[in-house]
Amino acid sequence: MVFSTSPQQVAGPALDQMHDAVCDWYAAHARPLPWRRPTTTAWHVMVSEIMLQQTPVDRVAPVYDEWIARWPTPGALAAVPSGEAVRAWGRLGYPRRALRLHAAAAAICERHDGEVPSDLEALRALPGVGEYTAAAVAVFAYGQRQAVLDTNVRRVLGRALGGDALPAPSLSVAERARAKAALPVDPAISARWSIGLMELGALVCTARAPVCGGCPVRDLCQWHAAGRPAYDGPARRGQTYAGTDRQCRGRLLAVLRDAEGAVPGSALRQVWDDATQRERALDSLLDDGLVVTTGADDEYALPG
DNA sequence: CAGACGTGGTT
DNA sequence: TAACCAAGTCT
Repeated sequence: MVFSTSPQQVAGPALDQMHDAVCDWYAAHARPLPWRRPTTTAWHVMVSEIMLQQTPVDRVAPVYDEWIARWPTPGALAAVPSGEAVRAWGRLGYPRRALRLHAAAAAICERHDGEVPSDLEALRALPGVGEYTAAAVAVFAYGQRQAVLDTNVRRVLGRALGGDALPAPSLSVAERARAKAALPVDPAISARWSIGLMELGALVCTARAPVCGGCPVRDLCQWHAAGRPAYDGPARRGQTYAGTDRQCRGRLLAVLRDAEGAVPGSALRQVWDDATQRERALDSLLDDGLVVTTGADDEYALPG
């Protein structure tokens, strides 16, 4: 064969034990999250996954409930102005996600007759849907056998299979291969394994203070066996926020979000002193389509 | 590939 | 308190 990249072999018997342990643990410990109800549709899964990108579960839950009640289908969301989506996004952060979700809803209506596609490639082609989210929808909504590599799963597999304290900054081809090789053969069990790994990473195998005492695969974990060595990879990028353009954009958009309709430029000038930075941030919001000018002099609004 | 992109809680 | 962390994507 041409590409004989042999992913580091994961021991068969131990792997089977790991599958059972994770699936059993999930059955006993899964949280009753809003997007895990029996009535959840593929669209609901997609909404939850976009909202959960870089955003904690506790903050997403209430907004998710509001969204699916208001826009239960892609068609319902596509029927309203994108500004409504941005407003309903509230303070979840990264508001471009609201815009992309709105655009994805429109694309689903146009290209897929209003049904969220189950095909990985079709999912990836939707705005705001990257490698992780496409796999998450394929697995959580459609029960497919795919590796779902979010930060939780990367950390759990990195520890259990690789003996590493934390995953590298970026996803490597070796990591993908390892995750794929570790997938249970049966699709239904594989889906259970994927969501179980994610839940395990969220509740037990956490970044800062992992609770190995409550871990179902502790005795099979390479990192634990090695004495939980500290992270030794490249420095993790820190993210400052105070005084940045991001904070400025957040302030400006909050004014628009909290207003009934359009607001005068003077209202925006009030929330940020540095005029140069404020203008730059406003321009970028206009470029992104998060804010529009109304046509009236010095007046702004969320996109109608 | 590095950097931009929100927001708030925890250590 | 500054830094880190939270179900990433896009350019």
